Amino acid sequence: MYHSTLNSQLLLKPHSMIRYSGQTRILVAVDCVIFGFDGNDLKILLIQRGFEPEAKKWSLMGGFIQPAENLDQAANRILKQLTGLEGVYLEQLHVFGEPFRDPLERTIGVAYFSLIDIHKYEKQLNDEYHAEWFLLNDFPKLIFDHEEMIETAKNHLRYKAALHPILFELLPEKFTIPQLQSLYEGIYGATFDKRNFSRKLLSTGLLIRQQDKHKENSKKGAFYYMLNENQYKEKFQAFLNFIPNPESLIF
Amino acid sequence: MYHSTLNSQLLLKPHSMIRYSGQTRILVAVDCVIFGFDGNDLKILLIQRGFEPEAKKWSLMGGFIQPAENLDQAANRILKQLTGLEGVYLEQLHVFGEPFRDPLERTIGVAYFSLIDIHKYEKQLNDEYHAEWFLLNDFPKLIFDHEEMIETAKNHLRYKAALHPILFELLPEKFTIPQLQSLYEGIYGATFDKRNFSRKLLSTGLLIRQQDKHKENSKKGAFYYMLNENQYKEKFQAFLNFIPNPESLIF
DNA sequence: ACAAAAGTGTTACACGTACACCCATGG
DNA sequence: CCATGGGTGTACGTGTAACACTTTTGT
Repeated sequence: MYHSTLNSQLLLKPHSMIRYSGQTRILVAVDCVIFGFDGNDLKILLIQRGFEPEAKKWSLMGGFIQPAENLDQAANRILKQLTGLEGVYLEQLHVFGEPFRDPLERTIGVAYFSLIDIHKYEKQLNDEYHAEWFLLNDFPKLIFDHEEMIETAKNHLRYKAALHPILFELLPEKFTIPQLQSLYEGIYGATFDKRNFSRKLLSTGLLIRQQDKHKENSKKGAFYYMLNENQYKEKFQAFLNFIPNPESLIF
Repeated sequence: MYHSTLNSQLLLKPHSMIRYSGQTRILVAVDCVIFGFDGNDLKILLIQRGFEPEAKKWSLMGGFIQPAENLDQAANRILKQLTGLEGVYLEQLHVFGEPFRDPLERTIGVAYFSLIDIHKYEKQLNDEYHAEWFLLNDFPKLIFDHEEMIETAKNHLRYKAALHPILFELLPEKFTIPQLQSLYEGIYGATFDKRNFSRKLLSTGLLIRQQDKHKENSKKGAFYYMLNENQYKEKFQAFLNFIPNPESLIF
């Protein structure tokens, strides 16, 4: 129902079937940029097409939206098909609409942004899927504009993680402060003072120290922490400063 | 070129016309949420359809994307058709994709977010357009999910203006600090201390004081300022705190 | 002369940052 | 007993917030 100067007119069809006439209808795809963290490095999940054409080319996990679903539902469906995971952090990122981004046929690409706990991800054994984690700084050439989508997602991650406690979505339920710090350091390509880092994090009231320790990385062992879920929900949208000198960050 | 489990297959047509088969193609519309500031209140620009059906119903400015244009181009074209303005601040906001958001036919709605200097806007006299500024807090019922788009845009404006110097896009080339402050106060529904406010703004180095004064609002008159364009471009993406107590803001 | 808005300075406090040493333990 | 990573405290500087009076000038 748009304006006639915008080339939209209504066409009355038989059996009261009304549609917009004179407009082009195009495909709408959802593509998911899925981040994971293995304790040392940030990674993204890519799939390899197992059949012709474009076989062996890597791409983001994507699919076309179905008639009865909305965009979030499509993204969740696609994520579940690839990873088997449900209820993970998923957020609409940006829409890509260059006319020839898909050379076969015009397709609008709605990019989604997802953070998952890499340890929860169990590779779905499926002849059709060839999904693999790649280092965020070293992944193969991708189809279409998927590399641009990843670039946008990377910037979004850096932007949002500076203000909001989203990085916990990448960590297991129990994690240590050194793990958390190395995640932040990886994302910003910087090193932070550990005394200031842990004081800042603990002052948010988001973390609850556990009794037990993680002892893989040191002899002394590092205390596990878990999220305080109430605080987490409450402060998820608030502005918090998680990194030093945020003013100097340019995105 | 998506995965076969996602119901995508390639169909080879005659004369080497390849398309994805088994997928539904849908309309893609762009809808612009256009903000303006008249010196006292935040406003949005709405149009009234001038013809049946849905005549007299108010809506955001929107239109379908054309075969040869990308999304940004479509939004700019639509904005120009309505306001005659070019080169204004325009940013993709969010995509709305509920299956029945347009009851006539499935349509994806890409919402754009625009800030314009209300004084530059000259109503295009056009029998087909009925565009009008409405108070952001008091506008008529809109078609489809356009009210939700405005709500999203309002939140985005509050979010972004707290960190980045975007509100200058709403002001004329020459403006005063009291005008700027009343704009911030309107957006956050709060009152700020004028001494702290002007010190904070001036410390960014974004403002250049002019010789002349604006004398409509007071006998003493308020100095005009203009943007330091170099600083503006440089600091546009940086994190700056424009409002007191941002941590307490929940979006 | 007075009303009405513009402009400005100081102080207290909170927060951010820089910095160095001890702890616990497995080998 | 020592090497390794984990954990903590303090002093200083910067930035933020609270606060009140003077200036200008049209009427």
